[in-house]
Amino acid sequence: MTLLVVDGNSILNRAFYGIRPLTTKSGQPTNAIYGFINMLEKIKSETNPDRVAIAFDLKAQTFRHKVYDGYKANRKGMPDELAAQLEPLKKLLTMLGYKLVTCEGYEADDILGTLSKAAEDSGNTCFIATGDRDSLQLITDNITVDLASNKGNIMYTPKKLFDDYGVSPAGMLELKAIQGDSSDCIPGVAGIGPKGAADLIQRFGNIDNIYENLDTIDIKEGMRKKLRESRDNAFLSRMLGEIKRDIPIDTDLDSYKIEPSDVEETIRFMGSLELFKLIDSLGLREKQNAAENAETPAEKLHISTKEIKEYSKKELYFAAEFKGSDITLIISDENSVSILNDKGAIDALLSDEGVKKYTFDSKPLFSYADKNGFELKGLRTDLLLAAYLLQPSASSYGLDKLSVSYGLELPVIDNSEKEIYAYAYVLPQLTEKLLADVEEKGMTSLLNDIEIPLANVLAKMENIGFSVDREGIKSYGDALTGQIENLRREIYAQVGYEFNINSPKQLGVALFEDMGLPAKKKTKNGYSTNADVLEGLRYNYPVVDMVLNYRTLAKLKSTYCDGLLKVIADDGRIHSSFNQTETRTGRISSTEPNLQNIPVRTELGREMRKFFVADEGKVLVDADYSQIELRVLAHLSGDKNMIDAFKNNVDIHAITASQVFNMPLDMVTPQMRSRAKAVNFGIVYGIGAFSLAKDIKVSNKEASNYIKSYLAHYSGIDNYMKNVVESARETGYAVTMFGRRRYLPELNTGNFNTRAFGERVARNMPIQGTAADIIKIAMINVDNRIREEGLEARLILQVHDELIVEAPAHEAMRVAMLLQEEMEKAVTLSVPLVAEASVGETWYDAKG
DNA sequence: GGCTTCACG
DNA sequence: ACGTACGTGAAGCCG
Repeated sequence: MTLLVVDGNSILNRAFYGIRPLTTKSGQPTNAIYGFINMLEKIKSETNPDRVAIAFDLKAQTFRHKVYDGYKANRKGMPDELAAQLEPLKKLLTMLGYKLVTCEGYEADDILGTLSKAAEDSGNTCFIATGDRDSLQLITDNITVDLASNKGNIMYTPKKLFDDYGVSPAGMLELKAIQGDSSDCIPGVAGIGPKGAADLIQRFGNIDNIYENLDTIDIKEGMRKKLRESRDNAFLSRMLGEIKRDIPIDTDLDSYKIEPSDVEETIRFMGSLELFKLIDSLGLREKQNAAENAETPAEKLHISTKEIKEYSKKELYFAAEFKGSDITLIISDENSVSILNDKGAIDALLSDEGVKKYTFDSKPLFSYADKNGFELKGLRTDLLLAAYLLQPSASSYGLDKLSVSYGLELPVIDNSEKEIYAYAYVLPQLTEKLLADVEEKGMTSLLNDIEIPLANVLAKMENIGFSVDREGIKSYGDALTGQIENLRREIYAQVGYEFNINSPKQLGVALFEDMGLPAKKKTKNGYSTNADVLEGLRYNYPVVDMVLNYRTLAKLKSTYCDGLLKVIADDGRIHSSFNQTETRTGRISSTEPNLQNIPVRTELGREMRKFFVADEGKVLVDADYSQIELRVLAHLSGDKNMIDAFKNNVDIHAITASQVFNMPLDMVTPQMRSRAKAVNFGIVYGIGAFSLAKDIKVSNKEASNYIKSYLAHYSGIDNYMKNVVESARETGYAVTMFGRRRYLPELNTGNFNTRAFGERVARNMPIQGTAADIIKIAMINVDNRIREEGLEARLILQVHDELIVEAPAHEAMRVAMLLQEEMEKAVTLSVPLVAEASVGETWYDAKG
C-alpha cells in the first residue's frame, strides 16, 4: 500500500506564487486553489497512492502578527489574496474525498513525520509532497520526498539526497544544527554557513563526533573557535530542527482512503469558483454521467512502450532525451510509444527533409545536429516556441501544464514512470490544438519564419561560444583585489570600525547613524544606500566616494572576473545559453553567463571587453542598430515630425531638444540634448513626470513641461500612445508589428498601481518587441547569407541591438558589409533602419 | 528565497 | 490620492 502525505501549506504557497492571479467575476481569488489541485493531480500521477493525507498548519493565519525576539517573523503573513483561498480549498479537498489532518500545537512537518513513520512501520511505502527541504531528514528506502522546486518536482530517495548533498537523511538534521535556519528561528553555529556545515558533516558525520573531538580534528582554527562558542546552540538547533514522529493524530492508514462526496455538489461548488477547466481535467462530468448512467467510469488509457531499430513513417512526433553525447527519441506511434536509440538511424531521420517532424523544444536538436555535422531538416513545428508565443508571460512551459490547459489526459504508460513517454504520446493531439491556436491568433508566420529558424541560429551560437583571454581576466582581477583591499582599509579607518561593506544594512548604519550623514530614502529594511543616494553625497564625504568606488570594483571582481573565470570551457571559450522563451517582450536572454550585460558604460568596466577576443587569425565584426527603438516608434506612430527627422538622418536627440525647448538646432546645448535624450527614453518606457524629473534632476513641474511640449510637437506619438493603451484594454493584449502578443490583465484591475504599470507596458512592449522581432529576422538572414556565400564567419553573440560575428581576418570587410546590409534591410519601415559595423581583434576594439 | 544592488539594452 | 519608466541576470546578504 502507498500513502501520500501532502504538506498542504507548503504546496498552497507554491501554487499561489506559481500561478498568475485569477479571480472569479465577483473578485474571489482562485489561483492558489487551481494550482493546488493541479499540483496534487500531478503528484498523484507520479506516486500512484491508494491513501492520501493532506496536512495543514493551524497557525498559518497567525504568522502575520507573530513576533519573535523583537523581530518580525521572517515568514511573511499570508497575503489577503491567499488567506481568502484557504477555506474554499479545504472545503473542495474534502468534497473531492481527501482527509485533512491538523494538530493543535504541532507543525505540518510533524504530521508528515508521524504519518510517514506509521506507514513505514506497518510495512508500506510513503511519499511526502512538499516544497520545504526540512522534510528531507525523513527519507528512508520506504519514504520518498517529492520536492516541488522551481525546476519541477524532484524525487528524493536516499541515493538522490546523497548525490545532491553528500549526506544521509540523518545528516540533513546535523547540517541544520550547524548552519541553522533563520526562517524557523534556529540559530545554528554563528559564522558557519551551508558550505562549512556540509564540509563538517561530510567529514565527521554528526555534531556529537565533532564536539567529542573538537580539540583534535583537522579544521581551521577560526572554525574551531566558532564551533566552541556555539556549542549549546548547535545541540539546541538539532533538537529544534528534529521533526517529531509520534504526535497525537490518527495513524490508521485506512482512515486516509479517498472517499469523494456527491459529484454534482462538487461540480456546483467548483462552478461557483469558476474553475471550469478543473471540472473537466478532473473528469468530474464523466463521473457524474457515469453515476447517472450507473456505468463504470472510463478507464485511463494504457499505453505500452517498445524499442525499435528504425522508423519508416513520414510523420514523426517525438521528444528527444540527451545524455552526454547520446540521444534517444521517444516517438508517438499509434497506440504505443516507440523508443529509438540507434544513433545512425536517428541522424538519418533528423537529416531527412522528407520526414515531417513535430517536437517540443527544438534548440537541443539543432545543437545536436550542429555538433554532429549535419543539418536538422523537415522540422515542422516546435511546441515550446508555440506555447511561448501563446503565453509569453508564463514562467515555464512544461508539457504537463500544456496538456492540462488543452484538456488532454496524459496516458498511463506500462512499466514506466517516465513522464516523457506520456508527453511524447500526446504530441500529435497537442500539436493540432496548439497550432490551431497559433494560427487563429495570427502568429503562424512569427512561429515558422522567425522563432523556429532562430532556434537554429541560437543553438549554433551556443556551440561556438566566445573566445576569452583567461590570463588577462586573472591579472585584471588580481589588480582589482589589491585596490579593493586598499579601499576597504580606508573605509574602515574613516568609519572607525570594521564591518561588512557588502551588507547594505551594515553600511546604512555605518554611514547614516554612526557617521551621521544625511539619510535620504529608506527601504523597508533600513536606509537605502544605492548609487542614486550615495552619488549626491560623494563630493561632500570622502568615505561615500570610497564606498562607491569599492562597489564598482567589487562588482567587477565578483560578477565579471570571478564569474566569467568559472564558466570558461575546456576549449577556452565561453558558451552562454540563449533563452528564447524567457522575456515577455520577445527579446532573448543570456545566462550562465549573461553575456548581454558585460560592462561598457565606464572606462574601467569597458576594459573587461579587451578579454573577449577573436581566435588566432580571426577578427570580431560588431554591428549595432542606431536608435532602433525610436525608429520603430516613429514607424508605429506614423508621427510626421519624427519620421522626417529620421529621413533626414539628423541627430534625433538634438532635434528633439530644439523642438521641446523651442530653439534653433544650432543653439541646442549639450545639456539640452541630454535632457531631450532622457525624454526620448522616457517616452519609450511609458514616462511619468516624477521619474523623468528624478532622472535628469529637474523639478517635477519642469519635467512635466518637457513631456507636454514633447507630445505637442510629436502629436502623432501622443495619439499613438493613447490608442495603443485603449486597444490593449479592449483586446486584452499589446502587440508588435509582427503579431507577437503580450497579454495585459493588469489593465482591467482596480488597483491604481497595477493598472498604471499595465498602461506603461502597453506603450513599451510594441516598441521593444518590434525591435526584438527585427533583430531576430536580421540574425536569421545573416546566418543564411554567411552559409550561402561559403564564409567561415560565425555569428557568436546578440545584445538586443548589436550582433557580433567572428570571422577570418580576410573576410572582415565582406562580413562587415553583409552584417550592415542584412540588419538594415531586415524589414522596411517608413524610416530608414541604420546599422554601423566595425572590426577589431577584441570586443573592446570592435565596438565602434 | 526575497531583497538590494548594479551590470547591460 | 495613489507611487512613480521598459526589459533582463548575477552576486551577496539576511531573516
